[in-house]
Amino acid sequence: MSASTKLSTAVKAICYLADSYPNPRSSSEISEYTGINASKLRKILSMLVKNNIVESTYGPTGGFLIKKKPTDLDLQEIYCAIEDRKAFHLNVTMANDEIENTSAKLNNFFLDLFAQVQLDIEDKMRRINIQSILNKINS
Amino acid sequence: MSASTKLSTAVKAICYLADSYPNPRSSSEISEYTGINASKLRKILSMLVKNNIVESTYGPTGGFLIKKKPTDLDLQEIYCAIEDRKAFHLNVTMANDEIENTSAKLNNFFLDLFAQVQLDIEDKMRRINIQSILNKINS
DNA sequence: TTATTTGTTACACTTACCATAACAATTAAA
DNA sequence: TTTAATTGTTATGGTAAGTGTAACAAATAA
Repeated sequence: MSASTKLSTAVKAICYLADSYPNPRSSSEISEYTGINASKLRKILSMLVKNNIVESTYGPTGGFLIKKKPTDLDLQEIYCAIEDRKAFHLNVTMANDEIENTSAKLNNFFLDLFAQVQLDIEDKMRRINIQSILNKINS
Repeated sequence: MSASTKLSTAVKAICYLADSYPNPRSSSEISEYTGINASKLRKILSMLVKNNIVESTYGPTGGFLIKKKPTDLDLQEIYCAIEDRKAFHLNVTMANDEIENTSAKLNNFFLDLFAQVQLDIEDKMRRINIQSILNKINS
């Protein structure tokens, strides 16, 4: 599952939980609403639980509940919670030891460039919070 | 092959061709220098040929020759030549027709966001030309 | 005790990726 | 004309990644 797909899946679930607050929603309810497989949703939601963005309760009447206020929750925080790797699939072919030095320097050049792009993306995501998304989709 | 890997591969080959100018280099020579498979190089170089960034000649003494001046060739032009799709793997789960309207709106939100990110990346690449890369790796 | 839910693992299937090989088309040189 | 070398394109086998789903233990309300 790509980082961007995971992010949009997480945000869809979170928006639904924000609208449902304070009623918890089960993974199958969220699945019905979003069209995303319940098992896949649980995988992503469990990461949000570990990062204190969502809380969960077991058993009947259980489910998931949003824990942070929509105004205090931005895309960058969600992205960090669900994604270990730092980049949006920006890879460079690594040189092995026998390659000319110039190729190694070019690899470093691209690693730096892609790292910078990554920082730009993170900065952009940090400026978007869930409340602003809710406002946009409810208008 | 990811877009970022293709781009770095293309730039490595182009930098080598720029240094070799006006002598053409065969795909096996470029392969030896860069450590990238010759067949893969030919695939990428043929796209650069079609976009008038590189020219090629068949037969013995043939090979690839850079066609544009390093100061007139930026990363964005190279990226467009080798990559059809517009995005850096930024995908959103598409809603099918039965999904609630809110989910569709969220999809559009993410498509817009990722398109904006794409524009930012392209803008950044447009500001980097081959000559500046050559300066950097030769210093 | 029972039923329901989360959280995690597993699995079969498909798709993508990767490195390389193979070969026709082309062309310089012998 | 023949030969050898090169590009451009297609094919291939093997590996990794993605996908959707199932299964099940742990937890918990009724």
